[in-house]
Amino acid sequence: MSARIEYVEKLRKSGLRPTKQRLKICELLFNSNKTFHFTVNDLAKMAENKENINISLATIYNTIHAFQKKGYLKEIPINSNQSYFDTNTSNHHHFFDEKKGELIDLENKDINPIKINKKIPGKKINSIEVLVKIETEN
Amino acid sequence: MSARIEYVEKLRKSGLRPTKQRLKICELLFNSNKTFHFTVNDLAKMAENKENINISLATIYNTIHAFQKKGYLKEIPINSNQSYFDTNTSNHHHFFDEKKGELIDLENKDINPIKINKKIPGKKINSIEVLVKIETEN
DNA sequence: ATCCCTGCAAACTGTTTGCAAGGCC
DNA sequence: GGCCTTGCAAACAGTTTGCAGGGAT
Repeated sequence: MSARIEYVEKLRKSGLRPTKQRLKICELLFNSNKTFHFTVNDLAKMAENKENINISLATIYNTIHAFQKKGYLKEIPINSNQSYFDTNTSNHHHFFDEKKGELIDLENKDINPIKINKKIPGKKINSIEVLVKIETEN
Repeated sequence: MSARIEYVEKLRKSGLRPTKQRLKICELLFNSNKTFHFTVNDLAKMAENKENINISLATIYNTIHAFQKKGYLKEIPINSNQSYFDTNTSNHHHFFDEKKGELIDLENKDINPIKINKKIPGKKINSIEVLVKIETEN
């Protein structure tokens, strides 16, 4: 539960002007101590439902990408038709239920360390992403 | 290097009529003993370059999806703006160079077995996909 | 006052769909 | 001939972009 003033700080520090829309998005994303996953569409709907202001899609994309660049959000690598984002920016993986489009965190402690025994000449590893696809048991 | 007649067989067995277009696509995909990765666009261009016939995009999508359903192709889970497919249908993972859109196989033998120590109640695991993002070393 | 930001709509990209004409069995 | 397949174009969804007006500093 951060106060509005913290968000103003956060934005300022990042070179982003604290506009109504951005503060609103901060509240929606960071006002809980629980992290969560969302699509741009989800976020747009969340914004609509909260009385106050309407935020255009363009602004949402703009803001999300700015936050991502600043490291406040991580995009989750799923090949779905839409992009998923995660307010949990720590190093972790995911379960994904394709049928329901539902994501669940897979903490690092719940998976054994991954060792890649192959080096691609001239390339360095940026990240290792594990996606565990699941479905409802019969 | 399979002969045309093998493809006819393969298609027939799968309940797919061996049309000119599908045979062409078979040749493009399976005529080498090396497996490879491609996007639908790649495949369309490959088809164009080979004199003979033109294959419409709709037909390519149609055929690719049919082949995927039959297990002749696997879609590679990357969150790119386009879908990648793999003629290597065995169990393996991938390196991905985002900047170049380039995929490289990561054989099972080159990665230690992955153990997930978390069970999601009521869900079963369908697949575990590892994507290793790489970039050119400076 | 300056420059950044927003909102709208139009543009774009990859993919899917509807339907008439054509090809395989 | 019957039915599946193709090809075209239009439809679609998510995302991006251009630009004029509005807002933060």
